[in-house]
Amino acid sequence: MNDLSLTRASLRNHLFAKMRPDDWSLIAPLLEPITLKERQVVEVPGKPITHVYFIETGVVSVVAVNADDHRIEVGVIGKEGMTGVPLVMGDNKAQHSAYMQIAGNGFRMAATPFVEALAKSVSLTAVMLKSAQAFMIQTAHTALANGRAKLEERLARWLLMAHDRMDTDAVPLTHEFLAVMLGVRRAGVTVALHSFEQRGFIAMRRGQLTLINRSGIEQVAGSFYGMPEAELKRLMAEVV
Amino acid sequence: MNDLSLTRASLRNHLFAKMRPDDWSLIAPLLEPITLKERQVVEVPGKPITHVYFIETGVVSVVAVNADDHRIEVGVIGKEGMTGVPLVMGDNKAQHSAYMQIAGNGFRMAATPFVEALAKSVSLTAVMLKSAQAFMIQTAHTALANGRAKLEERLARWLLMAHDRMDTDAVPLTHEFLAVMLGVRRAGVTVALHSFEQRGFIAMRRGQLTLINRSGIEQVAGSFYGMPEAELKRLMAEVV
DNA sequence: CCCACGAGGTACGATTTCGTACGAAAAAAA
DNA sequence: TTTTTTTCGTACGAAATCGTACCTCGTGGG
Repeated sequence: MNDLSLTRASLRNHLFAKMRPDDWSLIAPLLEPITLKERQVVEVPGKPITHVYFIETGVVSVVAVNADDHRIEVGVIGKEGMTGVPLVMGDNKAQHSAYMQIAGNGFRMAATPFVEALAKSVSLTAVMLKSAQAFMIQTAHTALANGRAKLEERLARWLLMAHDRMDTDAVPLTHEFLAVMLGVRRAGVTVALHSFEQRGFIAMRRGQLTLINRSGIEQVAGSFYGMPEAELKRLMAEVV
Repeated sequence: MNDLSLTRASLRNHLFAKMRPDDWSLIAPLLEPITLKERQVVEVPGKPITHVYFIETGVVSVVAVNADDHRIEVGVIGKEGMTGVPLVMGDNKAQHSAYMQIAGNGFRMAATPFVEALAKSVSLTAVMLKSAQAFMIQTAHTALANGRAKLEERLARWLLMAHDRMDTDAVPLTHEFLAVMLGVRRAGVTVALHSFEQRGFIAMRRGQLTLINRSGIEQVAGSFYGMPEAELKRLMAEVV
């Protein structure tokens, strides 16, 4: 990474943009550009976090797992954020499984220098804490949706959250993976997506679906979508 | 609050115990002892957080609400923690509704001096961050339970989490309130509790239920209970 | 070009939970 | 004590979702 001050403006990760120049120069030399393939694992539950990943493109799924192997997605991360929230909180253990749900690229940084950088800079820490807070809000609303929303609402919510983090309208995912994230049957996802398709909200192809009418999907998601997104915006605006 | 160094040992809040002496002396003079009545509101969603509450006894429900007034509990707080997590993250807006689900008492501290104290002490911040992390873990597992567990499992989980934070086995709550927290029908809670009673796990009276066989309830909750609790223990042990 | 396999479409009964409602019982208020 | 309110017990059909299974179809590899 040479001449980082020049490249920064061309980066897509929102956290980079929110860092003060001196914080950026603290971080930048340690960033390692990385291609993030589909299903690439970035955190293993119970294991130490080795790197934080600043996402430029693509979507990370953060999936909580329990002892009986019940699992469900508790949040997604894209260009607005980074993985490795526990490190910001002073913990180095990965609670959840985290992997690329939609391939992309980004930068990663080893955990140790990252924590050291946090220790050196309050302002950098402030940015990271806001980002972590935004993720917490997202998780809380996932809990709300999981408990109160119907399958269609949850599916719509997920599509919107993914879409927010993508540059294209095409979501390259099988029904099976959507089902895993939502913790529902694959067949249930298929039926719901069909309903979306018939209403003209999406188009489907094998292993891919394309958003055609986003506002239609927003209507389906209703109030289960939007709050965390607005809060993210607010939190990121607060940082100077 | 006079002679706080003497009283500290007699306090029940785990965070107090984990603070370094100098951090404690930073905090202690600003603590205001407070009785926390049933249903007493400590945070209003969307409003600024005015105080953080360190719980000594009793249980706080943290409830996420969306625009359509769908609501569900995303976490509980007792003697292991405090309310006002967003303040630790550099935000002063309450995301969720928070109120006493089970009456008790504790100490509160105004938000401004609390934030100032955090700014003054890295070690104090470290304790608070660990506590916040523990709460995040709890919320993530609530999301998991909401999405994958059955009513009985979730109810059992809730009872165990409440019990962990109480000194007695008697939970002074109506079925109605349990239903609100879990986001299910009151009638569903009644039926489930009956099943628990018939299996000898609890005894019921109007507005109150008593745990008789905790391990029975633990078996019902299965793997939906335990991980966040173990993590809390670990995180708090880490703090020196 | 064909085959094997993964993905999707669909079906069916079983389960879980819902929405609602109504009466009984207990506690609180009068 | 009597009345009122709250809480609980229970029931019913409806809706949502499940678990499972089986078949079809598209696509990439052989």
